[in-house]
Amino acid sequence: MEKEKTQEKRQPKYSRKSPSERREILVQAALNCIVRDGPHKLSIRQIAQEAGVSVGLINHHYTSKEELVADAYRHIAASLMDDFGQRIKMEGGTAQEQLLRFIQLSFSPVNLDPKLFRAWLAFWTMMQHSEEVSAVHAEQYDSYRSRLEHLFQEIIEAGTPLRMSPRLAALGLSGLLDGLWLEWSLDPTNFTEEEGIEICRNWLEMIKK
Amino acid sequence: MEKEKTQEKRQPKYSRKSPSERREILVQAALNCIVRDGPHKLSIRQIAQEAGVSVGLINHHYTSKEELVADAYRHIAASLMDDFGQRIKMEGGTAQEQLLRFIQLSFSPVNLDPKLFRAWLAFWTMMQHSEEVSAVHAEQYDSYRSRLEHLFQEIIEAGTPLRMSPRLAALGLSGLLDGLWLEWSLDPTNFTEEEGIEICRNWLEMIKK
DNA sequence: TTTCTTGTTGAACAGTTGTACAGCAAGAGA
DNA sequence: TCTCTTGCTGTACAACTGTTCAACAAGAAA
Repeated sequence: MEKEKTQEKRQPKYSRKSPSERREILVQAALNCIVRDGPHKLSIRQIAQEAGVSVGLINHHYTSKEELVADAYRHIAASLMDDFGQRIKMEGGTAQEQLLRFIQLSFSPVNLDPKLFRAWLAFWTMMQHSEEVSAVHAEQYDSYRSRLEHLFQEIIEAGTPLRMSPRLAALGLSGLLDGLWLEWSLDPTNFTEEEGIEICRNWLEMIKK
Repeated sequence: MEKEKTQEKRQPKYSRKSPSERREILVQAALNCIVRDGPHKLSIRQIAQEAGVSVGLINHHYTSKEELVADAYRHIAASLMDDFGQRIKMEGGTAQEQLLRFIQLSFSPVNLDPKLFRAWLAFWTMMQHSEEVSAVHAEQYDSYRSRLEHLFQEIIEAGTPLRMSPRLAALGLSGLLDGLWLEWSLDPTNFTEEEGIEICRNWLEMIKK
């Protein structure tokens, strides 16, 4: 009896974290859940279990489930873009080479992952009825596309005229990348990664005047 | 009292339909619900209310909600493709002209509709955990892409060589169309219909050798 | 008119959901 | 050691989910 009480005292049932630490843990747990089970199984209780905390904690740190998901969206989208950005800039090269590397990365297992698609499905669904999530999307997508646009601008400035404006070239490539990513995610047997890269590589070649 | 009873007799509470008629009504109601409220509000009770029937009826005609949704998916996807097909063939013309018309139709209000996107979001979500819905997708997407592929094949046979195989050309165009449709649906302020058409029209021009 | 088939009802069931909140307890500061 | 702040727990709640099924009744057939 005495012994048990002592053990309990020495092994706290839980450890207190600072709000930012706890939010980080909750965001990671939410991402794990979305990625594992998809949007329709995403519940406060699932997330709480994944994070190893009680149900109540989530509404202590976030006013609603949507707020947490929006935070998770921002987190994964930004870290993916950062990852892409770093890998591309690390190896340097011309704008043309960087775009090619961007395409190759888009068709690498990091990005071509059914789990990742499930996460985006959840975000798109929540965008339909959450201003918060919509704002995060607009913010992330803008940065994504302006990055592409800037690279096409560089190509033109380097002396290679294009058949269309950098804006349309970027819109086209992002559409192509997203569309092929979508179709591959819905059914990976549709085409291979190599075919995907081949199609996008052609876009890069063909838009040169 | 006597009068009331007579009225009740003459105005039945409901009318009995043949299974096929009722299924048609249920499918339409399900589509209305998906399109109006999106995937996360799609429930048996909502569909039943929309169809003006009781909750129990749905499980009388379908063994599960998923079966009904799969039926609804097949219905809307097939009718959209039929609509496209008819409009394209009606005006005839070369394969090149038909493809251009396909692109224009893709960026017309019929297809560029946030409501339609909500429906597809629901289907994609259900594909993640329903063999039934997945099968319908595979079936519909195959017919969609093979239609495009066939038109590119015609172009080649008409004497215009392409920079890539009909398969890759079709994959590319469908990726482009789907990707731009996706991005427009997520945020219609991204680009205009004209810009979308312009991008796809360029694909048609550029792939010629 | 009566019978009979079967499409239809609506309550009941056993779950699930997000959120609120009274109270517990971790662990820093005194 | 004790106090006190506040991160955290877990129950309670009201509303919802898909599915089942005994009972009802529409309307064709006899």
